Amino acid sequence: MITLTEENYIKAIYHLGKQGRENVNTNALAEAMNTKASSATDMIRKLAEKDYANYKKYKGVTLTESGKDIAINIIRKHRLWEVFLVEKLNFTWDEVHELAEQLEHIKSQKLIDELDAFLGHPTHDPHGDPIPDKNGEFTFVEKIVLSQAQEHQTYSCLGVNDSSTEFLQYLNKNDIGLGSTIEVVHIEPFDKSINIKANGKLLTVSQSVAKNLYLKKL
Amino acid sequence: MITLTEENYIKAIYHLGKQGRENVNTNALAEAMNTKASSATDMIRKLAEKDYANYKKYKGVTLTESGKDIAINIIRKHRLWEVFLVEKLNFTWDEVHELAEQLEHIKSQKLIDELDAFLGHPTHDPHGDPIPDKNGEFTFVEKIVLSQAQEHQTYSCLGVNDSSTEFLQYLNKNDIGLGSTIEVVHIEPFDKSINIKANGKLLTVSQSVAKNLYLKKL
DNA sequence: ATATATTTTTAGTCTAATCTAAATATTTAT
DNA sequence: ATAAATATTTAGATTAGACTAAAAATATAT
Repeated sequence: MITLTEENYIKAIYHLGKQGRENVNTNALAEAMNTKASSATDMIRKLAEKDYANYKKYKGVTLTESGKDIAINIIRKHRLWEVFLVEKLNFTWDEVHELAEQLEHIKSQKLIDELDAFLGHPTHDPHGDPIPDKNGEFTFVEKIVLSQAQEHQTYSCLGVNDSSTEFLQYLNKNDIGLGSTIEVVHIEPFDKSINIKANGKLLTVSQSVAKNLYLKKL
Repeated sequence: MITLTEENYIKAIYHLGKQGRENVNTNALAEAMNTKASSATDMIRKLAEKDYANYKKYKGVTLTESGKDIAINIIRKHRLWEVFLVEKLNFTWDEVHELAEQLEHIKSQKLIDELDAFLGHPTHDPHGDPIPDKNGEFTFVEKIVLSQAQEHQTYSCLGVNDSSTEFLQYLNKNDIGLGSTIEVVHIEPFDKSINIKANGKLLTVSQSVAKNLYLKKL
């Protein structure tokens, strides 16, 4: 049986080590976990013993295949819950993260399979991050920010970079949400402001907005 | 901050002591928690210290008002999650309990308020037990079993007593579910078998079925 | 009413996850 | 290449929640 704390360390190693492939330093891990280096060392030892991690003293830690599987499964759960909270329970994009940190530890294969189906097998969460499928495969989507978009091209909104309340409220006001269709009508060479048609409505957005909106080409 | 274990003990005291009003013995509590009497004593001490419980050595334990509030809130969450799992995620009535035991500990007021609204403010869970509202008030509904029903009266299905897979499958096969309308057409005096019209369809059910189906008068 | 049985509490350990402080490796700078 | 700085590990303690075994209180039975 894997404990909640072990799961959280595994997740942190995964994120810090770029999908768990690169070595993660004890100090970096301790900081991510809001704990001390000595505690991180203890946990790394334990994870290595349970064969979730590869560890050589003073050389940092990576995840084993089974460690990665666990991490990916937690990420899948986290992101599916985020979609649920935003799409079904009226949460805003910035409210969901810490709640999903709790929900991701609920243990039930059927729950997560059914939730996935209930949500229509989403491939991305409200921040535009990909949701691994049942087999741990990520859907790769070329993600760009609006400021890198091309004139006359049509895109779909994947998520946001800045998830401040103000920015999300700005998007709401302009009817831009997950999956919104955005057509780049014109890019003003002078100040790089962008004329877009969002869900049919014309709108001019500034660079600072454009830098924080993730899109995929349609 | 209240721990998960504390919450579970409080819930057990609430259930064992008839809404936490009656004294609960250390041994009974230990058995309910699958632990030993000495552990229960330790926890009772702790709960009393935190003012969730009233405790006199050798005299058992009751809940304080704040302890009861906590218990009722956990029960509310548990039962709302059960409704969600059955109504939205295709769980059967007997699959939901242990999963709801995990979900009931998720901490977010907004989550539970929104879930409640999403489900249409249900008053009863899939087992026919009442769901306390936001203020901790239970909807009292006179709950009878089908075997006590009156001829020519119409009822609504509240839940089941026996939640074995076989029984639930029997009900599914006959299109009886939560909220189904059941009219008692005729009670056979010879063997007490009951002729009912369930969701429009005529059906004869035996006493053993009738004893396990909870109804409320319409 | 007293002995016996049962229940509850106490005392002392154990494990997981944390901490501080000290010791040891490794890295960096000269 | 060595000293200083930084990173990591070790050693020993702490806390929550559990355990066993023994002691103490309460309940039961004759």
